[in-house]
Amino acid sequence: MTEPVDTVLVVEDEVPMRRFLRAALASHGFRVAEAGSLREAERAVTEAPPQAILLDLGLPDGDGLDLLRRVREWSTAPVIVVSAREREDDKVTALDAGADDYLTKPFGTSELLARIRVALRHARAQGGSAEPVMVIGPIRVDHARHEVTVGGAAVHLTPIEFRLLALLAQHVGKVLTHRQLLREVWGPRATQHTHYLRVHMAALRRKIEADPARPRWLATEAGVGYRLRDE
Amino acid sequence: MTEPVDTVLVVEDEVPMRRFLRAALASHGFRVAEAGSLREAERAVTEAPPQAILLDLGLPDGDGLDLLRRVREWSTAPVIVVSAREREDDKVTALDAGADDYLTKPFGTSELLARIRVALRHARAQGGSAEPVMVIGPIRVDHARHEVTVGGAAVHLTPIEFRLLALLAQHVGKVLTHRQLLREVWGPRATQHTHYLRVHMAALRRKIEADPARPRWLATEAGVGYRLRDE
DNA sequence: CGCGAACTTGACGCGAACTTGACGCGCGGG
DNA sequence: CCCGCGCGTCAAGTTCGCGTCAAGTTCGCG
Repeated sequence: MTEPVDTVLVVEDEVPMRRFLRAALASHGFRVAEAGSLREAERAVTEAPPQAILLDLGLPDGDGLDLLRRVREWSTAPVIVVSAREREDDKVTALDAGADDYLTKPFGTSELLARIRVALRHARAQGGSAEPVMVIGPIRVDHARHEVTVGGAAVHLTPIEFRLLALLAQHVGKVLTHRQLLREVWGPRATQHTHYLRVHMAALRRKIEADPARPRWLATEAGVGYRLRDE
Repeated sequence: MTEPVDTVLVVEDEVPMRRFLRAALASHGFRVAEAGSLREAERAVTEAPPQAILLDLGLPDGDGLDLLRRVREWSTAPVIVVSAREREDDKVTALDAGADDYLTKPFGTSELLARIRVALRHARAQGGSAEPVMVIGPIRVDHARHEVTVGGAAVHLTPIEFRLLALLAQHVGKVLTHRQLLREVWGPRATQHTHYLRVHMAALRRKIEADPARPRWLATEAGVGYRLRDE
């Protein structure tokens, strides 16, 4: 049971800032991965998922929030946004998009480190580690490509179907309640429309089950929710 | 089965600030509990555990960090520190003491609310406070998977049976009265239908007892309630 | 402006789960 | 000794949740 070294991905285009962050993190025992653009960041995050992400919003090739949202589809790894923008709107947007914290430049090293510790504490308590590609039996969910295959054959899923499957895959074996699924996919105001689930789960079964009437993978727990069998 | 309203405990001694916070929170659908001192806060937190805590550090009767540490010993409820002190040391100390976020006054309403949403999101993702899996003799109750096994074999329980068993398992060895069981499973309006219990307990025994006529685990305390033996 | 994909909404049948009532048993007290 | 009470059992009867289908409705795109 040796303490694993956490790696932090730094997404930042300005070189001096990047060097500063690298030094601060490395000197406190973190492994540091770096990306100077969205493209690089996306590659880094899928190829070697880090334990935490420091994300600068002012990137040359696009909005950092896009990356954030993309990552949030399959990973719960903590993301701390580091930005020069200190308008409240920016903060709210980022936090609601899935960021775990928002730090405005300039900031102190020790505060940054403390907030990283908080983020890692949360991630550890929660446990679930996520891979960009998940395999359950014959079902393969590739988040980077946004693609699902069953037994090697590509399957087209609608946005809602994809999100449902992704959520279930993220918690293989566990039951997700109606409420949880509805909140994640349709938003907090739709937690009683359980009929949505019936319709879309049926559609999902038609696409990923050999015999949709006798589901082998997508199990329903009557009165509770749905579950993706692991086995 | 109604949508639960999250309650936020505001620990703050200055009245105007408290009123401001109360207004901001209440108008966004939160229930608000208030405390003006450490003493009050401690009482509030143990008597009616809130889903999140807003903690001001400058309290008249002691350091807010003491409260934080005390609470952290038994609860993981998110704590957001709200303080006028903006020295980095203060932030680091609070965060390392278990705070989930640190906001310096003055701050905007919308940012505060966004950060509360983040905190609640974390708390929810982390799941209930209960142990995920309980073991009583050969009986295994796995909450996350919503699955019960007896001697290794999976047993299918109906929703009501599952909730009954889960309740009893949560208090192994202790007697749960008819009233308690009925209230938890059927709601407060059904506390006199003790016949429900007889029927469903019988069904439960058929599924988890080797000899349902001579129950080894699910004991009945005549005139009082039921109990799950801890051997 | 029209088309198609995706989503919402409603109706319906089926089976599981729950409720309800009748009955028998053991036990303790009148 | 018999009666009442609480419990377990069983078998109806009824409700409820789920899956299915199909008819709207919305929305983006050509």
